[in-house]
Amino acid sequence: MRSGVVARVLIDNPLPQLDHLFDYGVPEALAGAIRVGQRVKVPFRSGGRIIDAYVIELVDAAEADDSFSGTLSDIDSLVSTAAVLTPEVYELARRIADRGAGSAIDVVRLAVPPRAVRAEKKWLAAQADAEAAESAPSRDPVASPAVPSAEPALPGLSGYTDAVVAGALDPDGRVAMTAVPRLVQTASGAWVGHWALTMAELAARTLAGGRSALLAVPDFRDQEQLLAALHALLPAEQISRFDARQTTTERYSAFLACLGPEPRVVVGNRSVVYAPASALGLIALWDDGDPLYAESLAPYANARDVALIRQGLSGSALVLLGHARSIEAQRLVEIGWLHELAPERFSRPNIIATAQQGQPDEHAQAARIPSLAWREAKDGLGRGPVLVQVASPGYAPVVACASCREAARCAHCQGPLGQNAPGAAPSCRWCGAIAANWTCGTCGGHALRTVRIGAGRTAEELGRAFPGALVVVADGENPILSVSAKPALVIATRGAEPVAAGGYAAVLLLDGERMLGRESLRVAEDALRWWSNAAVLAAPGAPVILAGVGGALASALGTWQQAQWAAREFADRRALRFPPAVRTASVTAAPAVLDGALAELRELDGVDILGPVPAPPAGPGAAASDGLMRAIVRFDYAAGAEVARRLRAAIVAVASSRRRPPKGGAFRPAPTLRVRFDDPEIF
DNA sequence: AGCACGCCGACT
DNA sequence: GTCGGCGTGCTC
Repeated sequence: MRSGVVARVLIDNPLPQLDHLFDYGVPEALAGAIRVGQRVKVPFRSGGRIIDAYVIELVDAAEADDSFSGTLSDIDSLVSTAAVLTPEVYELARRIADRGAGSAIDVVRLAVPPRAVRAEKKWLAAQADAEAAESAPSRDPVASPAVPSAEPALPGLSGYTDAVVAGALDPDGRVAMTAVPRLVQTASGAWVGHWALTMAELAARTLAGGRSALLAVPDFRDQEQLLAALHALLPAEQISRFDARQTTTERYSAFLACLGPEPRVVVGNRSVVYAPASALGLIALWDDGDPLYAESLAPYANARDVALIRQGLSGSALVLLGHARSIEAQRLVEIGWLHELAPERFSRPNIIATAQQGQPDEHAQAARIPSLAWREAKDGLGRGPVLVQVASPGYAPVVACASCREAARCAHCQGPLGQNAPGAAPSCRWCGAIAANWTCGTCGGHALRTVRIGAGRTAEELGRAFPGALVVVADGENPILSVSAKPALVIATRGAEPVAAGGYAAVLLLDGERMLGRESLRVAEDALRWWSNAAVLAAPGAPVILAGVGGALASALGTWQQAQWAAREFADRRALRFPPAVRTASVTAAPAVLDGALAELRELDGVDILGPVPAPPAGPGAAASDGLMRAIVRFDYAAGAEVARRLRAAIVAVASSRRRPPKGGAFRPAPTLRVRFDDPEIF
């Protein structure tokens, strides 16, 4: 029995068997300084080894005795006085880890950026100054002028009826919100999607109520639009941003700013849903169906799911805003978790699907660029910029043998060959090797033909057809955020479309069939999202030509009824027991290990197992994973917690009984049981 | 991970 | 007797 305080800490170590709290004594010297959320150093396993940890709880020593009966070690030292892991964020990390059979520390690493010591010292000094100012005798300690005394009148939202907004959104509200499909100009003159104005107004409304807002966007393009809209409404010091291009210091400074007591607006990519913010009042995601919201690091949580869990923890409002409703959001609407919120009234884009025009000219329908599209591009160029959306970046990303039509393959690694520029020798997409003097492995031919046309080749083709027109290519490698109102042909890969001042004079959506040819459950919803987002960039009334695609998907776009389409798609998925009607976990391991793990799941209600089959290779160019098998576990949402708990137990068992590699063996064996929940590309 | 503990075969 | 091989288990 000891006296004093015991600290429960989370060890900064990814081993699954260490993913629980460890107790340490607090030495006298630290007793006054230690706080929940601080980073500390603790001795771990005899011999003076010291590792990092976070203080999660401080409890009276007398109460702590029941959990651990051995002799407690003392905390070694305090890394800094900044309490960087707030209780709310730790609780969120714990739940996300449990839901995905992962470690809390892996989530904490996403939530708390790497430390930058100078930035931290500066922030701590500023905090100390602010505190000193607060307690200075010149100020009346009772009055707090920053907090409004009366219930504030919350500002409305442009484009939405006040009564509907108030009913759906006020504290604890959860909504699937349809964005207004047009562009607006901010006070500073920048053109942004109306969605960005809506997000900014939601944030301003939240701040007016004295609470913080987290605003998530898929990529930096959207972030620029949102920041432009925010800066027109709010002072810069109330806005924090997180993005992938920041330096360690910038990111850590932005993070520390969120820890302060003042409510603020935090804008960022998928990891912003973990940002600490005092008195969280709103979490909003723009275009929640975008695959960039899926985290690529274990436990692979999607930002939408994190937002849902955090909403429950913090009692904030939750908004999923988009033009095309994600199937996941549709499910949440149908189970009553989200309310629908649509704009008051709006004019939808003027969409013309060429496959639905009943053109007698069959040749025109088969062409990649139908005659109507040529005409509208020509007319549009007389008025302003014309957007051409294509599926693939590069010049000719896939080439084939001209004589036997077999796809051209790399002589070294069998990867697919493509052409980067007109007349260039083809090169391998996987290993980069240049295939000079290429010979077809099937027929011995030497000539190549283009199979897939990229943005570069499209630009060349259109540039020839419209001599003198300015041609701009926007893709992942040439990011262009905006173009002027001057006539130009803007060729963009899906998702990379620049915003045109005042909107495009015409929008051509090419390659729809190619987009739909990809083998994935998600192709249709992705295409509808890409088309919808591009269509909104058109000027009011300007034609949006959808080339070569008809059917339900084209009419969903044409009638701007994406939610109805999502409802039908969700009904189909439910009938087939496909996600998101159910959840999935892919489990990969050596056969014996896999069988053991699956045996624990078979008896559960609402669970079925597909496979096992030989595990697919880990990535392009990777050798076939030797001997590993993969199974897909499908389960009802209600069974999720138990499935995750049992898979987690299997992971811990495998990790702690792992055999060492034979002596002298330099190679390290891959993790022997890999689990991934809700992989978006699994079907 | 990384280290101690411990249970078996071969050695001074 | 006891040295050290590595399989097993634990880390507050």
